[in-house]
Amino acid sequence: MERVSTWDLKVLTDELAQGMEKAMQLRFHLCSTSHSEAEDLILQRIISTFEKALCILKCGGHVGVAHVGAQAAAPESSISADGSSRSDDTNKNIKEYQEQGYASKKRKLQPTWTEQVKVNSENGLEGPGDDGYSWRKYGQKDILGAKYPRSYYRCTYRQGRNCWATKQVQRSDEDATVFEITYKGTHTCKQFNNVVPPPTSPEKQELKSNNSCYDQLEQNPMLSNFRANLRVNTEVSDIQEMPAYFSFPSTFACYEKENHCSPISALIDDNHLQGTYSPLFYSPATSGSNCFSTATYQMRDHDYGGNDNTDIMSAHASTNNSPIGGMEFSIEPAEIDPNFPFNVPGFFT
DNA sequence: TTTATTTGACCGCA
DNA sequence: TGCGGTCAAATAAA
Repeated sequence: MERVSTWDLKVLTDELAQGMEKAMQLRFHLCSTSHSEAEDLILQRIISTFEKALCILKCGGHVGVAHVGAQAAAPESSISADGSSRSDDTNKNIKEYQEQGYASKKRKLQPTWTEQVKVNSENGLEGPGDDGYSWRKYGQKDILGAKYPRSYYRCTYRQGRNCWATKQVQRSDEDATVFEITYKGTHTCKQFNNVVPPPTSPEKQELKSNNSCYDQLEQNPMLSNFRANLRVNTEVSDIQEMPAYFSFPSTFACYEKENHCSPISALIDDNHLQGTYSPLFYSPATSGSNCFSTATYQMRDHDYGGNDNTDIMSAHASTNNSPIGGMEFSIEPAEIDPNFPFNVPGFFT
C-alpha cells in the first residue's frame, strides 16, 4: 500500500494533541465550576478518544492507556525524542495495526489494558457499569484459583462493523464489589452514535452486555446514579514490564490533597512523546475530592529504565501554532489503505 | 421471530 | 497436558 507521509502523520498527531489539550483545558475549567457528572464523563471520553487516536498514530494501535498492568503484546515501537515517529516504523506500525488488530484474528497483538471498577452494592447493581460501548457476552469460564468465573464479551458490532474489541470481566476474590475488566483491542465501530436501550433490570447488569451511551446515561437517573458510585482504579502495576508505549500530553493536573486542579502547562516543554507522566484525573465518582489518580502514562522508548523522568509534555499549546493552518492535507486516497480503521471513535471527530 | 445469554466442546499455547 | 479463550448449538428473553 502507499504510505502516508511522515509529515502528514506528524501534522495529524499535532492536531490530535491539540484537540486533547483543549479538552483538558475545558476539564480544568469545569473543575472549578459547578458541573454535572455527565459532563465529566463526556469530557473523559473525549480525552480518551484523543489518547487512543494518538496512540494509534504513534504506536500502530498498541494502546496502553491509564490502566492497570497494561500488557499489550506490542512490538517495539520507536518514537523519537522529539515526538516524531521514525517514519519507517510509523508506517510499519500502521500496517501492523491493520493486519493485527482489525483485519485478522491475531488478537494477541492487540492493545490490552485493565481497569478495576468498584461497584456500590447499595445501588443493587452487581456488575460493572457501562463503558460507553455495546458488548455481547460470548462466554464464561471458571478460572483456576479464582473464586468467581470470568466473563467474556466482544463488541456487539463485530460482524457489522468488523470491530474486534473484546473485554473480560472478572470479579475480585478479595472484594466482591470490585470487577477487573480487561480490554483487548480498540473499538472501530463508532458506537457513540448509537442509542441503545437501557438494561432491563439491575440484576441483568452483570450478565448482560453493558449497553449504553451517554445520551442514555443522561436520561436515565438509575444509570447516572450508578455512575456516581462507580470508581475506577487504574494503576500501572509494573512499569518496568510495560512495553514501549506512547503516552499522552497532560496539560493539567489535579492535586488530591489540595482538592483543586491546576494547569501544568507551565511545566511543559516541547519534548514530545518522551517521559513518564502521572496525571491525576478528574473523578466523576467523588464529590469531595474531585480528583484522583488514574494512571501513569508511559511515553518512552523501549529501553526505559524506570527512571524519574517526570517531564511533562504538551501538545502545541495554541492553535496559532497549528501546523495545519492554511495547509492542505496531502493524504491522497490512494495512500491510505481502505481497511485502516479511521472510524476508531474520535479519530476524526 | 429476533436477539442475547448460557454452557459444553474445541483449540492453541505454554 | 492443563488452562484460558473462543465457538456454536441450545435456550431464554423481548
